[in-house]
Amino acid sequence: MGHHTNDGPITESLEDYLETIYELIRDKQVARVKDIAKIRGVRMASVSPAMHRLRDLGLIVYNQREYIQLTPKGEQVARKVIAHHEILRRFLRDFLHVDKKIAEQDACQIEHHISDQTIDRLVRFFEFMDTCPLGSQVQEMFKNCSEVNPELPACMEECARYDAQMRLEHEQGNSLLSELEPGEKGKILHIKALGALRQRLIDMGLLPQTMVEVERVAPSGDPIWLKVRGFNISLRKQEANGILVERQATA
Amino acid sequence: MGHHTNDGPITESLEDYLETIYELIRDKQVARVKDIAKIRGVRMASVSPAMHRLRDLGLIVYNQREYIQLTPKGEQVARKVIAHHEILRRFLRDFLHVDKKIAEQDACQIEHHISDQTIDRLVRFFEFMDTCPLGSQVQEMFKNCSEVNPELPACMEECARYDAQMRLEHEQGNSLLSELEPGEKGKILHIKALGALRQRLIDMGLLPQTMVEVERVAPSGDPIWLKVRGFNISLRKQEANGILVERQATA
DNA sequence: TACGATAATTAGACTAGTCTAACTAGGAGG
DNA sequence: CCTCCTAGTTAGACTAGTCTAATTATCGTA
Repeated sequence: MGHHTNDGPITESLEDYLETIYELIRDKQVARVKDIAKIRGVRMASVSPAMHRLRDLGLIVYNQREYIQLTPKGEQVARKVIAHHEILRRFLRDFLHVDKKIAEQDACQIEHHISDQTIDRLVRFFEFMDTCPLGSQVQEMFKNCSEVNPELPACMEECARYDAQMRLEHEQGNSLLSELEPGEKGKILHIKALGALRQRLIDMGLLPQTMVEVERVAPSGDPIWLKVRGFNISLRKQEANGILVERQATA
Repeated sequence: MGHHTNDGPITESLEDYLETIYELIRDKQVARVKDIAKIRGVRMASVSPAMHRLRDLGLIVYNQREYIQLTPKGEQVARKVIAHHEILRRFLRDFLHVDKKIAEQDACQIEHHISDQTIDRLVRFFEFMDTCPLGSQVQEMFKNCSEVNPELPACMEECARYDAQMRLEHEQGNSLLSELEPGEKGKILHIKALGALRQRLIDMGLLPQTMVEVERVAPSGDPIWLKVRGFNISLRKQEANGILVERQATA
């Protein structure tokens, strides 16, 4: 009873162990070192010392070679981690339409690094989407845009009321990055490119709302030198064609 | 030239160092060990070996005691990390309305653990919100619900067209968790509680869409025992009052 | 009862990342 | 020219988490 439970920090790894223990007890009544090792993809030799740490933190009841039990405190921590996991997975899978497996992986990583406030906002977001008719409408439209047909400019065909003509107007009033002259600035509105090209552009930091400035264009118009976020990068014309920008006044 | 650049994994910490170097070069032209240490909040003695690792990975050009330069490959990695950071921060801050500082911290953590696919979906999400008029409408309404007045049942007052009456109907057709009888099941629709109580309920895993079953209610109606996700938890009546549920048929 | 299989633990090595403390290189001023 | 200051490095310790290999405990059964 005087066994002062060390209040040190619970690491990411220990949180994962707790989560695994919780799920094992829930699904199979008991949690054993072997099963934990299997689920977490590590050796039993790694689990043993982790259990000692959890025991020292007062999160599990553990006598060597016996079944592992959660203390109330351990149960509480596990439940919290699982709640974070759950809401993240739901957001990624059901709202952003990330593939099931990837959503699971991402949720598993992110759950350890996300603040309570952000979790709360996600919950509010779901509550909003469930309550407000606009919410489900938007969700439906976004789904059609992003998921059903990710390899086509989907909105042209799928999104009913607004989207087709809106996107058209959007394009009409604006330019492709490849059309800007040296010295002109623009704000990125939309990455039209798809697949690997799209990925490349995103990884170069060419995100919607980002400001770009054309520094120089090769005579043939092919390599185009840009300034983005204070750094210079060069694009092939084909790449620049995949980006819709809004021209900015050159001061 | 035969200096085969080791293709080992780039750790989270190394990514952060690269990001810092990128930003220093962008903002101050040069990156020095001292400044990196200061920004990252570590000692210079920790930076030195990290620079050696980055150099061995072919990501920076570094001769001891001289300025640090990014190689093209290093620049590319840094740009990608920064792009992830940027889009996450924007999502957290501008869409979920997480406090600026917390959004920054979360983005900084999550950027290392998020898949390319999820990033792509976030970009699509922003593109959608910017293009579709419904998008900005929803954004506006959600903002009023979650941010402007987080301490009140905001939607009752702020959200114009739909929300007030919708939320009312929502409540009318359904029950509070405290109203369920032992043996009854319900699906959580909404956490009405606010502040610390709300946080507690979320941390217990009582999220929207979660199924709960009332196991037992104390005679006075005060502690209520629930089954959630296969585990038992108990709630004070006050806590159970903060949860709106939809009664489920008891099979 | 003893044996073999299975489960769990321990010992010892390794990596990554941090720290403190001691040392070194290089420049500016007296 | 020497000295001192600053920036940077190195040495050595520590933590957390993993591994392999060897050891120990337990249980069921012949």
